[in-house]
Amino acid sequence: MEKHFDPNTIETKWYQTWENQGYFKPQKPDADPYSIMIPPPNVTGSLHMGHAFQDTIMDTLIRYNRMKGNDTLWQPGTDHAGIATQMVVERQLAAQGLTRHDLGRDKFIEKIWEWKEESGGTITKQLRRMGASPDWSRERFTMDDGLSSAVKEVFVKLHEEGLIYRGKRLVNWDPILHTAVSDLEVISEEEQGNLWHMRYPLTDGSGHLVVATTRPETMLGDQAVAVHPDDERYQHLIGKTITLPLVGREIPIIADDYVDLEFGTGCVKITPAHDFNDYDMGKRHNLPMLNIFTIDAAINDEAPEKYQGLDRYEARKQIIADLEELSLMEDIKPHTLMVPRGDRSHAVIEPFLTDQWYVAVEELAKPAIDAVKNGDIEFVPKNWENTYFEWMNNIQDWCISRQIWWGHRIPAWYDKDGNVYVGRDEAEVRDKNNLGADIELSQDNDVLDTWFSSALWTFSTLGWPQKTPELEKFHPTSVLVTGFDIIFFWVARMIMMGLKFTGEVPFKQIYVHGLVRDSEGQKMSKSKGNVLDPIDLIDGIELEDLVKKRTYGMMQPEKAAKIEKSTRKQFADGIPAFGTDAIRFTFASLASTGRDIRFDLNRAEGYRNFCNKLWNATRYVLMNTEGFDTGVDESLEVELSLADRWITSRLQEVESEVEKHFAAYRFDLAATALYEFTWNEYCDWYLELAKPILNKDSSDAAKRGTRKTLVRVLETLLRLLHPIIPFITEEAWQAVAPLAGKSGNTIMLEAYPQADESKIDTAAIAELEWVKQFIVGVRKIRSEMDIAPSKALEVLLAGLNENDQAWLKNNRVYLQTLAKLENITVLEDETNAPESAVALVGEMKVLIPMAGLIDKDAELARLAKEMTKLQGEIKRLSGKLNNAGFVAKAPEEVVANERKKLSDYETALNNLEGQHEKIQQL
RNA sequence: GGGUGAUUAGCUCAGUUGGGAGAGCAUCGCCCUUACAAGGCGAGGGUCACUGGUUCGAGCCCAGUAUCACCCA
Repeated sequence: MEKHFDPNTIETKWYQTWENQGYFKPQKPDADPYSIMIPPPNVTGSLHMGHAFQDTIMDTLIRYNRMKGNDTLWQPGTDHAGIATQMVVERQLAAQGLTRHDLGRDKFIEKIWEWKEESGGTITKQLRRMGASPDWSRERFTMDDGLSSAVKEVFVKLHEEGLIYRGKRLVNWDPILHTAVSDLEVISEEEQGNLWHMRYPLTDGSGHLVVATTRPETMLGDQAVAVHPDDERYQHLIGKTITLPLVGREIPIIADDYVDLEFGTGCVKITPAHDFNDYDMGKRHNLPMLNIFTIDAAINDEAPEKYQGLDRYEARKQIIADLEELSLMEDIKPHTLMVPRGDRSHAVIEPFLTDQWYVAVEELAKPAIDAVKNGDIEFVPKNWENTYFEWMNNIQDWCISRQIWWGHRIPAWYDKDGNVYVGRDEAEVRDKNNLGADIELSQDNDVLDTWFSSALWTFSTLGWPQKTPELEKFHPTSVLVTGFDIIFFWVARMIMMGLKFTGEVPFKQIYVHGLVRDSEGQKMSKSKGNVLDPIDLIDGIELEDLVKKRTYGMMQPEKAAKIEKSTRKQFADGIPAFGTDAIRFTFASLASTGRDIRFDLNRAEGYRNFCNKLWNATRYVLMNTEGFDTGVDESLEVELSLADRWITSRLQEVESEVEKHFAAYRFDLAATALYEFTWNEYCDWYLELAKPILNKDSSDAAKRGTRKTLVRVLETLLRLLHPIIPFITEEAWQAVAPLAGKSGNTIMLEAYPQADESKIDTAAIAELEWVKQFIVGVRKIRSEMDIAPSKALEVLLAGLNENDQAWLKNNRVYLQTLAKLENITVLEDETNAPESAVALVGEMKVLIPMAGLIDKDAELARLAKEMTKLQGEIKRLSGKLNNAGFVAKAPEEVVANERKKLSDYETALNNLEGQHEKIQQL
């Protein structure tokens, strides 16, 4: 292995090998299946931090299960992302001064396909850089032929059952995109506006009433004024009419208990065609639905001529001015209101009356609710189930038609009389309905909501409606890994469609992860200028390039200066290259359940250092084992040292810990357990303990034992780490595996380590604990007393029990090397010991003679500090034990444990007090 | 207005049958000891948001309050 750890070279090398060798494909036809469907990213999109996080989790699960011997499929693919993709291409046309209408439907769609070919590979390339291991040979796109026929099949069947219908309803209309959007695609945000109080004169001339509205322009479509039936102020007006100002229409005053007595004046103007609540009220009272807007949200010719053609906000100004002129504007009060905007266009959404296609979801929702209730599908963490139920219980019919061009065109045809025929294609429609060639048919111009095709993703990618072997084997999938933001868009709809069309749940578990935020907890967004590109973290980026990237092509260019400034401040030296493994480890260790994660570069740096540590530890092991006998020949005698037995024991414990954490989707805890074992135990202690055995004249069997353990524990550790950090572990494993008697081609397909309880040697763990205490005790004195690390020390021991004597005999070499000791002498009689600093190992005293090394006052201070600590503990424990309630009610085990601790502390304090006194007398 | 989650060391976060407050980073001291200075060895640092309750015992359970975030209306 290279002396220097350079992630880039090993990453590209290994990824190509893996993919070329076909390692990502399902390998074990006879084994149990494990499958995950990737949430398909936008085909023309690029990888953001959320993807990188999610993909790390999925790839870790996939690699883990593949190594565990399952027949493992990670299904990749991309989504056509109707509106989003169409918008990108429309923007490109706009730059040339063109609209999609200038091109026409076919030409425009052709342009989008061109754009898809051009930019479609970006995100899959980036996925590869992340080390993701999906079966690329099975890559799918939501507009592939196979998936498109699944879409038609589902549409036709639902229509046959009456679960898809066409209707004129009030929808969320995006006046910029000229399409309906679903409730979920509308984001309501608080904005400052006004509450206009307008006078509506009574037709009989007996006065006026005052209505309050946030949208004065909609008055052109008013069909009534409503008051609360119990409102005493207006009882006498119910049943009368008013004459609508500026329009002259006579409209009734009605009573409806929807009206809020407290809001505004208690009188509400009713515009059934332009407000969802008014729409319902209009239906209750049989009011006419008068649409006053064009598809651009300008005033149409239903309104008085004066206002026709005005944009809604122009019309508002004019209407306010006109009312003021007529003295009909009573009051204008500032008011905070919720403004609905389209999540793509950011345009203010207009409730608008149009013909649309709907899915009747109530019947589909019931089994979908049951599947979660009865445990067929399990959310991780569980609390998301509440959110799911809340939404599913209040679910509204799903508007699935979109007035755009990019997507699955609705398989419905119309004849000249407006009759609708649904079928898989025109031929089928003609055939089924006996429509001769002379009858002209035209296909519906609308396309389906993108989420309609992604709702079928788990089974359409496996070949449904055909009964393919893949569908048979890999459906239902094992787990869905997703963010909470698309539980309703996608997850719920997949469950409904999956149950309906395959008769089984689409996945058994749903792992819901949090959002990736910046280190301040802010959402990452282009407009905030705090976006990090995962690829930049892997490869590094110069400050100037980062600034350019963050300020280029902004929607609000005025923010650029501020963003540049904060970027220069936060990343004065740019971003260093951390490598894929470090970024993956960072994501894994931040992936605790149930909360968003703040991405902190400092953590990434820490885990890059971890990779470096692993690299160097491997190099050290190789230096000491390559070309030596590592015990591959099992017939040769092997002697295992205390350290060998200890690290092997600890390895088993870590293995079962990691297994437990993976089963619970606690990637953070798994990562931490592996980090700590690798660094704090294997590197800091075991490698150091192995040195004296390899360097001093121990027996061949002992050296063989230690080399064998060195290599085998490392080889196992690499396999344990592989699902999280695939590249460095593969590179290291290639060199280490043969020395451990392994002959596979790739770590990817090796077995995941499993704990062997019989290898846990508790005696070795206890003995090594003693060794560590001894060494740490000496190191502390050395450090606190400012003794040079290079100075070898003389130590004296007193108060040894049998264990101490035996363990000292076994472990002199460890103690001398790791604590840098010149000599260890056991005192028969402590009374003639020279003045010394003392460390306690249980009841044994480790004495370091002070002469010429240690200052008397310093040692007294050190002892006093230790004593204070002990006194505090003793006070706390004896207080507890003197509490009759505690002794009587706490479990015996707990009480015994506390007694033991108290007595240990008392002995220790006693020893230190004696020592303190002795030194003081000098 | 309804719901969910959060509040633990300077920062980012762990801490599930309630029983001695932890990690990484940052800080301080010593050390270039031939795997690693992206390192080694040590050290300091917290009324676990607040108030009350349950309990022999609460970071953990219950009730309430505050602040923040998100979802829904």
